[in-house]
Amino acid sequence: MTIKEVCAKYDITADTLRYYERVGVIPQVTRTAGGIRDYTDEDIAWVENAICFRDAGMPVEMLIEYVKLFQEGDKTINARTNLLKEARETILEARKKYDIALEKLDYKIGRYELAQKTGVLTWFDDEDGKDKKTKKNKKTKTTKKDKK
Amino acid sequence: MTIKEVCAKYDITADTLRYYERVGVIPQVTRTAGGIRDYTDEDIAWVENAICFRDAGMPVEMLIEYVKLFQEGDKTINARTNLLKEARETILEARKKYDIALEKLDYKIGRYELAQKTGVLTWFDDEDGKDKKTKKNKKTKTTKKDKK
DNA sequence: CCTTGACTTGGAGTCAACTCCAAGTTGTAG
DNA sequence: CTACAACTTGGAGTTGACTCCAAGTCAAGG
Repeated sequence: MTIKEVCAKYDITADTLRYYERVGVIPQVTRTAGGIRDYTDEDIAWVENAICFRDAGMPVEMLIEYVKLFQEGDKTINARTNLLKEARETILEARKKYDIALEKLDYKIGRYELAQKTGVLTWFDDEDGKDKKTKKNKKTKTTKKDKK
Repeated sequence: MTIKEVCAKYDITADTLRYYERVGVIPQVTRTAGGIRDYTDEDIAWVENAICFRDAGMPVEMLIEYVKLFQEGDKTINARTNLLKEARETILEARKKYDIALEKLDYKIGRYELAQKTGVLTWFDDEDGKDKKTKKNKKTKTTKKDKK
């Protein structure tokens, strides 16, 4: 498979693929007699993994470390296991952050959709759901009470 | 609240806080008569939000856009709603990538833990779970059969 | 009032991860 | 055999998000 085909398959630039190979995020790719990259299924599996873990925020540095260990053979199985478990924790933590942001976001979007109907944005004043001002409405409660 | 206290509260550097303010990721922070930052609850709420969304991978650029719209008042409620919904999609997509990586990772870790016992790493050869070589063991299956 | 340490600003520097470029091959169509 | 597009390498440049620095201001203790 040519570099161009791999680019198309994973929607990634040739420069990035060459960069990954150069710095060791993936091992050296198989070449034709003329020296042109000709990705085997195995090469492609490495590319796919690299993209997958980069997409999950793993630093290039860690992928390089993994490839390095892999190339040192079976004696690095423990080291690689540790690396993978560490990666797992990192990703789990990051994902938790995403969940928190999503929760905040969903709350906000709810408020905004309401605001689109009323034309005015309001927030609950309990510390944690709270966001911004539009504080002029803070006293609305008191006003209401006065009303009675 | 002083900048130092906000730093401690959110485990972030003063430089980052000042940077966020400078580029508009958060609005201008309240100052003392002498010009020193004195974060109100409201300022802190902005900081908290900024950190939360940055942690979820939202680009600084988008947070700036949101603050800008916010400061333009209620006439930008629609624009802000769209921005938030777009952010939501972005985060959901990113999180999906994290889930995919986690799945791959868990499979790999399982293999590695097995390998730690046997001393040798093996992979299933069905295309999608497949990862690397250590292909020499490909024939192990056959060997086992021979054994019986 | 003076020192000392935390704060201020504007601007320059750093780092990760690409991304682009120049100068030189390779390989295919005519 | 000749074009010419697509590939190669090594190295320089860019981008986003900080991070550091210099020179000056503020505030609390002695």
